Amino acid sequence: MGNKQEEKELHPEDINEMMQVRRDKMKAFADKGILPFGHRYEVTHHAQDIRDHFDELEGEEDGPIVHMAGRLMAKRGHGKASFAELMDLSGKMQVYFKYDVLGEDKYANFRMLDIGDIIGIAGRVFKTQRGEITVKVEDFDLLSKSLRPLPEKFHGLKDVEMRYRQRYVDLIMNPEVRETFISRTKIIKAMRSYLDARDFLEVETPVMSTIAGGAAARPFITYHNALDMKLYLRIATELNLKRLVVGGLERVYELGRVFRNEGIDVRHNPEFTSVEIYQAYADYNDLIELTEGIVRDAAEKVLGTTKITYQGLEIDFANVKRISMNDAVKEATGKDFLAAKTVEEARAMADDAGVPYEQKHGIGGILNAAFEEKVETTLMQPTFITGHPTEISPLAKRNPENPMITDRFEFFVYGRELANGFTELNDPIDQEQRFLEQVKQREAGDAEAHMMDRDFITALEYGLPPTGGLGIGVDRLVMLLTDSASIRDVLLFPHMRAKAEE
RNA sequence: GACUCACUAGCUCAACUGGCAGAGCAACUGACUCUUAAUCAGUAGGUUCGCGGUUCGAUUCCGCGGUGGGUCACCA
Repeated sequence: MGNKQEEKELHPEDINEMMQVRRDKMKAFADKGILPFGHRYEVTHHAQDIRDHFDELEGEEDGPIVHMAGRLMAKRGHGKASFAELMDLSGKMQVYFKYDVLGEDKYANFRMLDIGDIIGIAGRVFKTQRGEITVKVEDFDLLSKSLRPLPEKFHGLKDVEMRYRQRYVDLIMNPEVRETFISRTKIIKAMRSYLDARDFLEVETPVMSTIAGGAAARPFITYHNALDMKLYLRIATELNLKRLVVGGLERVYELGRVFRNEGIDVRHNPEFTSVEIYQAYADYNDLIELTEGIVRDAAEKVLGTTKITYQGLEIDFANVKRISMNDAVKEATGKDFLAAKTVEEARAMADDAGVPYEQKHGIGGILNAAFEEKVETTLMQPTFITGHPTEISPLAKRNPENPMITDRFEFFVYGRELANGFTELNDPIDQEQRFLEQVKQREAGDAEAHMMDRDFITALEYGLPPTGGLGIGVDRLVMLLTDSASIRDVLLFPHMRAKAEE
C-alpha cells in the first residue's frame, strides 16, 4: 500500500485504480528482471497461417514449434490451466497455458498478464476436445505491457466519438473496422493498377499554392514565414495536371488529398482524397468509359462482384444508365429548360415546377437548380448525367451543337455525386472569358467562384491537346464498396474539433 | 452556421411523475488442469460533461457553455 501511495505521487493526474494496478504489475515484472517493453520477436506464424496449415502443424508432442505475437484479448483461467485469446493482424487464436508445461514461475507470470498486453508465444498446435485449434504455450515473452484497460470484450467500443478520436482502440476492438480500412487500401491499389496498366503516369503536384483553382470551393489559407506570403491549400489538382498535359505528359493522374473549407457531415470531411485523371486526345465519352471501368474493376477486386449492397439497397455497377441533365429534368418536371429563350422564361418554368433559384442564375443555373432539387437524390442506381450548363462548368468545353451546355458528365450513385468529368476547355480565349466571369461573381461576393489564374491561360496559349478529364471522390467510392454510412467510417482519423483540455 | 438528440464506474447500459446512483463485463481477493461472453464465492470502483439557477432535496426541471451523433444549409 505504501508502494501504491508512492506511485500515485508520481502520476498525480488521472490514474484510476485499474491503471494503477497495471503500473504495479509492470513494476513487478521489472523487479523479476522481465522488461515490460521488449524488443524484437521472431514471428513464424499468424493466427490465420495456423488455421490454414493445421494439418501439417498439429501435434501436441511432436508438431513443430510455432511463434506468434499479438495482443492478449481474453483470459479464461481454470486454476492450473488457462485459455487465452491472442489477436494478431490476421485474427484471433486460442492459446493454452498450462502449469505442467510452463512450470511455476512462468505460469505465475502468465497470471500477472492483463488483457491488452502484447506478448510473443512459442508453442505447439493442437485441437481441443471441443475441436478448436489452439496453441499450447511452451514459452512466452512479454513484449509490451498495456497500461490502460480495453473496452468491454463483448460489446466492444461503441462510443462514436472515442472510435474516431482514438481509432487505435477502435481497431483493436472492432474487427470490421480493420476490414474496412484494408478494403480502402485495396480499392486505391486497384485504381492505381487500372490506370497504370493503361499508361497513365502518376504524378504529384503542390498541395500549397498561391491560387486555389480547379473547383468551386473555399480554400484553407496558410502562411509561409520566409516568403512572407499567404498560401492556399489546394481544392483540386485539375489545373496543374492540365499544365502537365500541355507539357506533353499525355496521360496523367494524381491520387491525393485536397482540402475544402466547408461544412462537415456524413459525406464531407475538410480533407478528402480525390483522383483526377487527364487523357490527351480523348473526350468525355472516353472518360465515362474509364470511370465505369475503374469503379467496376475496384468492386470486382475488393468484393469479387459488381453487385453491391449499400445501406440495404442493391446497386449493380455493371448496369449503368446515361441521360442528359436536361432530359432528366424534363422527365422529372415536364419542363424543357434548354428550350427557354430568356431567363424570365426559365424562371417561370422553375416557379411552375417549384424549383428555388437565385437572382444570379441564368438559364443554365436554373436548369442545374432544377436538377439538384428534383433529380439528384433520386439517382440511386449508377447514372451518368451529361450536358451540364456552361454557366456552372467554367473549365469544361462547350458542346459543339449547343454552346449553352458543355461536354461534361457527373456520375451519381445512391443520390450522390461520385465522379465528375468533361472534355477539357482548351481554348485559351474562351477560358479567359470564363475566368473573368468567375472573377465577376467572386467580386459580387461568391467566395467559391474561381480566382483568375493567368499562368493557366498562358499554358493553354501554348496549346492543350483535346483532352478528357475526370475526378473521382475516392472516399465516397470506398463508402459504397464498404457499405459505410459516414465518410468518417472510411477515414482513419476523421477531422474532429480539438478537445478543450489535454 | 441553424435545428434536434445524446453525454451516468475503464467499457456497454439502467435509474417511474425530482427522493440514499445500479447491473453486466473489466479490475481486485479466493476456488477451479479442455474453456471459449468459462464458472462459483466475495471486494472495491462515481465531480452523473462543466458552470450557474429553481427546490427542503437535481442524474432528473430551467439557463449558459463544451463535445459528439443526426437533419438542413454549403459542397465532392
